[in-house]
Amino acid sequence: MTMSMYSTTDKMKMSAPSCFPGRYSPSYRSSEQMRRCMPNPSVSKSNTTHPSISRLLEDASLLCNSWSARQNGDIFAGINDGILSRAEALAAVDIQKHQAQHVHSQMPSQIKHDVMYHHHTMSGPPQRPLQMHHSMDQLDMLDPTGSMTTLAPISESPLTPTHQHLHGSYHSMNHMMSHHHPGTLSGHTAGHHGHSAVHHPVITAAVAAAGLHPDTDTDPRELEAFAERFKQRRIKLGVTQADVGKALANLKLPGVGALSQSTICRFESLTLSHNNMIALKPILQAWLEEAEAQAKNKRRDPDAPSVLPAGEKKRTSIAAPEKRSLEAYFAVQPRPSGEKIAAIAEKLDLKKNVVRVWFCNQRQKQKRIVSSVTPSMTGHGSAGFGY
DNA sequence: ATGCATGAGCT
DNA sequence: GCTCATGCATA
Repeated sequence: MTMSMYSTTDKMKMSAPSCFPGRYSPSYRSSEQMRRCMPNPSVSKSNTTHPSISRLLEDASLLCNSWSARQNGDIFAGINDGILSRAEALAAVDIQKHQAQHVHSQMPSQIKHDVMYHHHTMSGPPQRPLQMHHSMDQLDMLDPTGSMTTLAPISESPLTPTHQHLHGSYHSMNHMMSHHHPGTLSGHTAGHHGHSAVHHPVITAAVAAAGLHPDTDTDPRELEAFAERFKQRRIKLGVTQADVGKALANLKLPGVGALSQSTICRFESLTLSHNNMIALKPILQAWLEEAEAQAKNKRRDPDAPSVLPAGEKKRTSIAAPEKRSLEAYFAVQPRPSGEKIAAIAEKLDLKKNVVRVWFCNQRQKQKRIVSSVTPSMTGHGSAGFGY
């Protein structure tokens, strides 16, 4: 039963071409999907990483978004080569660690492959400078929203003890590859600046030309900060995560449909993949701005799809005069027929359903009152009916 | 907030 | 078979 209920919904959503502005397709999917669906050609990239070390990188969970070395071969070849060699060295190290950890870290089956960011992550001191390979891989990531961003991650790579700990478990899973631990992202720490692709003059120029803000949009630290801000402002607006998810559909952004509460929650808690975070950020940012704008000018186009929850889950309030009339009717006939209800509704200028519900509630109320007075009557059919 | 599941596109 | 984004259901 339950299954059929949601399976339907699921299927509908799932079957819809997730790449396009389908009503069901929320947004972008994996980086691969993103690439494929990417409406913005300028953002395309490939995930071609040197096959040889690709694997290592994955295992090392060092992958991040990256630009294809091949694709940008001419320009970035040198960079990538350097990164690659470093990556290999790191990967080797990581793999050793992983192997050791694997033994006991073999989680049940699936390890939260979703988890990617951790607050602590960004706070610690950079410990693994080499993680830059991430930056390499980041090459393949694009911003689905077209706001591409990234060339490379920039973060300093602080692996807090806690983080490392987590890292261990992540490493044991293959999912990690796509995860960009903020902390593990490129390590362009004080001493690594030169290695960050983002800082490469050519890249920087390209990014600037594209009007992108890789640093801002891709930096894990920025994402983390945004997620936090987002949450606070959302709460301030009195909007729930579920509300946001639904409201996204009203945003009418091409290719952006509704999202679930789960996803919004994960975004706020940074438990989405780096690519996913980057893909969602602009969308949520757009919602936030629109929502705050609408909240400001209380009533703006009543017709314009509100991005704010129809907060008016309004419970109808019946004015005193009408209420008196209803009570009068109720005294005579607690269970009026549909016709009668319609007549009453018309007379009082209320919606029929409102009147119907009022009578229902009234009977229930009466029942409570009666039972509280005469406990013996409780639970009997007579309750709520004529008396 | 999160475990478990689904389904798409890759490899 | 795998990764990844996402959702449902539930703790």
